[in-house]
Amino acid sequence: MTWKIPASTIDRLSIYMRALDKLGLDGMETVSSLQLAELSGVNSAQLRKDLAYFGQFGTRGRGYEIKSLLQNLRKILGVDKKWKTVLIGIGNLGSALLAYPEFKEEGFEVVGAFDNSFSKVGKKLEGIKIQEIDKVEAFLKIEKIKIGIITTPATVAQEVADSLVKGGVKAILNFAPVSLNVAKGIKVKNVDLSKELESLSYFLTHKKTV
Amino acid sequence: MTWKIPASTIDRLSIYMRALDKLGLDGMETVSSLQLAELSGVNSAQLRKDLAYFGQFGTRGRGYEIKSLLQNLRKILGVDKKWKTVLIGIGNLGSALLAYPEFKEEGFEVVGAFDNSFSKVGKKLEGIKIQEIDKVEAFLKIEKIKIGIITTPATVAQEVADSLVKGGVKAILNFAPVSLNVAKGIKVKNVDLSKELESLSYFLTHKKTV
DNA sequence: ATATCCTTGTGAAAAATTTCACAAAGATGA
DNA sequence: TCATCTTTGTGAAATTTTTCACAAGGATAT
Repeated sequence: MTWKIPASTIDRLSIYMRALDKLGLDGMETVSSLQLAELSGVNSAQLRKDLAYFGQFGTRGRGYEIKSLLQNLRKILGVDKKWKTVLIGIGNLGSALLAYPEFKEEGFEVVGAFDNSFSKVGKKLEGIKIQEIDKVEAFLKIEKIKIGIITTPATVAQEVADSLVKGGVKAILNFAPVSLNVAKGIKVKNVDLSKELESLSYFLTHKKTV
Repeated sequence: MTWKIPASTIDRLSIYMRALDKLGLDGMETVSSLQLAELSGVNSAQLRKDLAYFGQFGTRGRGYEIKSLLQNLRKILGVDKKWKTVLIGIGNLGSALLAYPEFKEEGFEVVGAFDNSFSKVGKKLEGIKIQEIDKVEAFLKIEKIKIGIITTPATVAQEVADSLVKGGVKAILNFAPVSLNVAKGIKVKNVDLSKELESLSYFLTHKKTV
């Protein structure tokens, strides 16, 4: 279990969790790799291979026990514990993420909110007081926070990232449409909403009109 | 130019555009594949190969003319023209996307907003009146809209997707954490915000403590 | 002109990822 | 207990994607 695991595998583990959640709610107890793969939109061999990176979770002739596989996946992804996060940039998107229930459900809690606008600092949102951005570094150190979420304009995203890293953050979820430069050992995940629409636009533009 | 182009290439084209935008603002006129790749966080051979799928855009010994490469990329991605979209599910995230300036800047305009809550229907947001969800199909047909954005809870996302497809939508940006089932020829892009945090959690959990 | 320098565009090699296909493990029923 | 059926886990093959490495094109300076 010491070799390199593809990022795409990790991405798919989350997708399997969503499908398992649903199956659990439907009252099912076990599921085969074929069913689960179908629900997740992947090849069943791939599903089995993805799981095989981490151990053996199934029973031949029967499939996977849904509850236990879910627990295992949660543990693998590290979402069996709580993560405290901070959110920088309380615009429309930032405010929406503060209120995004799925984060809390998955164990991610935003405990600090920061913005550089006078009109916002001091106000409360979702029970969290918005603080000045130059307070973030100290806050991160005191709270020992490892995850930061950036929802600022692109122009300031790099300096915000620098502050987060100085404060001890090891992983950044970046919604600003820039690629951030960070020290080795810091993980950045970019979510570029326009990019997603652009790829749809590409698809629509180049699709042969059947 | 009729072979299959990797989805990852398309994704990177958007990233190159962001970098080129910035370089343009900085007043630069040309850029080498090495510089642009560095800014975009990719290998320069990969950048050249990505572009090579679509033609020859550079000048040997000099590099790429920024403005013209940008225009070319916009054309390739189909964002040289305007796209009308609808947005279904006007919760926190949906409202934020309605107000997301980058969409409009990139040529994507939300022209219809839909929700199934009595308290929201009829209200105006960002100059757009929120309509009942059962009006969406007719609206799509009249306006000839090809792109739909789903920001509903997961439980209703599939039936919303079905309505969109019935209304003639060919591409869906789905923020609900479910994998949607759609007819062949319809493109779905999933954005699962929790998934992104989960992959960061995985990274933090399995990183060897240096 | 000519020589030198820079940088693209691209075959070929390498690496990574996905899919195939089946032996092995266990379930189920007679 | 034995035969049959189901489904996992996994080597091997196939495919896809990335990276290397360099010939060729064009700029620039003398």
